[in-house]
Amino acid sequence: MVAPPILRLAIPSPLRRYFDYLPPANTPYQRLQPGIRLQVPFGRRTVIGILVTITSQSEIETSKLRRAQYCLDKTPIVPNSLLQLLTWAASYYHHSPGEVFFSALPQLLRQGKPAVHPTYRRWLLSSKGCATDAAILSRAPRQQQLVELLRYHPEGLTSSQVRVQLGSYQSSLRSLIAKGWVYSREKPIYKSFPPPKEHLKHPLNSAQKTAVTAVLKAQKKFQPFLLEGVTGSGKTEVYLRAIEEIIAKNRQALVLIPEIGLTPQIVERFYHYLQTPITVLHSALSDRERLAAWLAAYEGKTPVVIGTRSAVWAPLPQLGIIIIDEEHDSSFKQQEGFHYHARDLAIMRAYQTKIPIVLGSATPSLESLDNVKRQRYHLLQLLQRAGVAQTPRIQLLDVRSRPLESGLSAPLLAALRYHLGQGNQALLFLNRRGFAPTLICHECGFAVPCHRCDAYMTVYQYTSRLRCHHCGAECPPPTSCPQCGNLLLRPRGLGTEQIEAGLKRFFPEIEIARVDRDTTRRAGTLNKILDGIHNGKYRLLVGTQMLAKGHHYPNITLAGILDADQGLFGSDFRAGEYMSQLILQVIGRTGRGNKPGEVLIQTHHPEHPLLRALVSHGYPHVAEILLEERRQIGFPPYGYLALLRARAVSPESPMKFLEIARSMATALNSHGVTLLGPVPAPMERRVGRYRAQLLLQGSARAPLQRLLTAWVPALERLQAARRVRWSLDVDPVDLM
DNA sequence: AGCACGCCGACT
DNA sequence: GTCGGCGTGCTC
Repeated sequence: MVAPPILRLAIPSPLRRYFDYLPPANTPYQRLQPGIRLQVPFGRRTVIGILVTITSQSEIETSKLRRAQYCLDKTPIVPNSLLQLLTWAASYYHHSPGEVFFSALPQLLRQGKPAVHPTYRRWLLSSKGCATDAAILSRAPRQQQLVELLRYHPEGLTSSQVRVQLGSYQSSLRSLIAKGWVYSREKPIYKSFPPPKEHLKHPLNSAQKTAVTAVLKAQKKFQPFLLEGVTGSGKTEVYLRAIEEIIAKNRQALVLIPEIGLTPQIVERFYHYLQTPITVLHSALSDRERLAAWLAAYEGKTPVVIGTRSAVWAPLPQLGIIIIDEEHDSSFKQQEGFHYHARDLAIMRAYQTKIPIVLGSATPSLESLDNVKRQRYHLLQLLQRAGVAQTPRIQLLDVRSRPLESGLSAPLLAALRYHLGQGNQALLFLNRRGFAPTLICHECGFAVPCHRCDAYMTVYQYTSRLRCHHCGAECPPPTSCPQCGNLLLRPRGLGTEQIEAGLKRFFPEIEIARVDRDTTRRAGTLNKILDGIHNGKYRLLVGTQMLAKGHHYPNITLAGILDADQGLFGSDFRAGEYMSQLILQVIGRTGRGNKPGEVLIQTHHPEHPLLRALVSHGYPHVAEILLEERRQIGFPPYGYLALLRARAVSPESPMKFLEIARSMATALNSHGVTLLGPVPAPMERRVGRYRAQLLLQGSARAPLQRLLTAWVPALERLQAARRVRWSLDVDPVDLM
């Protein structure tokens, strides 16, 4: 008798292991292909698992294995190549395979819904309905209205469209269906694309040509490229040419873009250039749209997928090239739950698939620069700005002992007057939302704290509320100081709201756009504001990093950085890197077209080496300084980190748990790994939880991974682990 | 996580 | 007497 195969499944549970099952009864074995879903008993419940491998033996006694109930899919819903990536991700990040697999799937597939194109129902007037005179419905006015409405829409309307027009309509609709006047059609949900426009291919300059040629030469093998080029140097043109060639060979392209950069303009540009429908994947899709996009990608209905972080999981059986735009952007790192880095995963995916991958940036991450030095990545540089655009003039403004009005020094204000007077646009950057970061007592200096976090409440003047940026708590400002009873409490410090208010006073005749998370909370408002910037409605722009990222503004000739010092002495090891990248991005927003740009940077530390390097030598020099700092402390890219975080309501539990975790790691002979901590987190209390962390620093990936492989399962079994919520972050981007 | 079991306190 | 608090154990 032949032993039955054993099915190894990823099960949606936080447990860091796979679960083995016997095949379902009455199922031919050839249906058991990796990548299908099965319904299985799990403990006292029934869950859906994904078949990962089929083996012949299990660590569990065969007699103890339970039988899967049935297959949900006839064919795999996860292609082999993706299965391989997911398996690798679970082991590299030491995360539960179930959560890894299920976080990659569209919600509807997680729930066990069939993997078929979601449709929506449209109501249409039948020929009988068209032929009949609606006047005979005079005694049924609702039905009459409905008939008239549908007559105007020969292509049909959805239930929600009818509801918007007529409100309650269900009973009238039923009557009309009974009469045979109205019928319904199921239509697949697809984004319909307008006919593509004729596009002009700009001739490539020599650097672009070299880049495209190099990428295309590597078509059949794993080869990462770092495409370094300032804003406006034509990186996108390089992506498009490369993709065009690849998809012409019936292969697929995956394009990853930072969260904020995925605008309709980008999608349109790809669409009109490539003359082919594009699948778009981002967080704002509905569950059904996401399923439709997943299936479209899987079936190769569209050869190009553009998306944010989670699009790295798109099922692409014919993947031929991956592009990561703005590869240094930290939004590629998932910061909650399953901590993965989409850029790093994309590189692994390209490696597994044996295809080229292009990382594009004007300010590459230090990791990527180091990979170029070690000759793992091939560097492609686009040094000139396209067209006649000139590099902007950059100047540091020493604001020590200079009076600031609404955060603006006199020279910056004068520059604003000049540039606005010329009819141009100006941008002011401040990485702090709200009106002011604190409300303090004029008498005793007391600042209003958040009750759940070790942080102060931010002042919002328009709504006259206080809000905590860490937990979202909101309250009205106290009428008197809780400490001394004094009645005078004043906002202290600057936020974008206050800058906007100040600018309104200085430039009452000019429309101002404020772009931060507060003004763009509702879906679509960001695009609306961006349109207003494009068509020149707004000429003064104030905002946080949102404003700096990825958008193209034609007419900005002045950029002001209101406080460059924030990132200079930042609490985190990447603060300097992020600040430099951000400032350079702001600089990249100016001086497009044929107008020269000007950038003014306000600082209390004009002699700071990082700022000096930024102004006089540009990013490569800044990167050298930062890399040297990292080398000295053995941090990435010269060391590899993993961070164990713990949090709990009780102040002691996190530290206790981490102390035990540390001694366990020590006992495991952590050769090549240094343990740092545990220490309380930089903001110890957040949303009412106390937080602590233990940092592991490896001289290389291998010893760190070896330790984690032995250590993490032991942590899972630990008693003390139950009193805390803990998570492991491999390659953390910050230590907050 | 999600679910059940078990053992102690304040309710009708 | 029992409803329910959350500590503990278990999931192929």
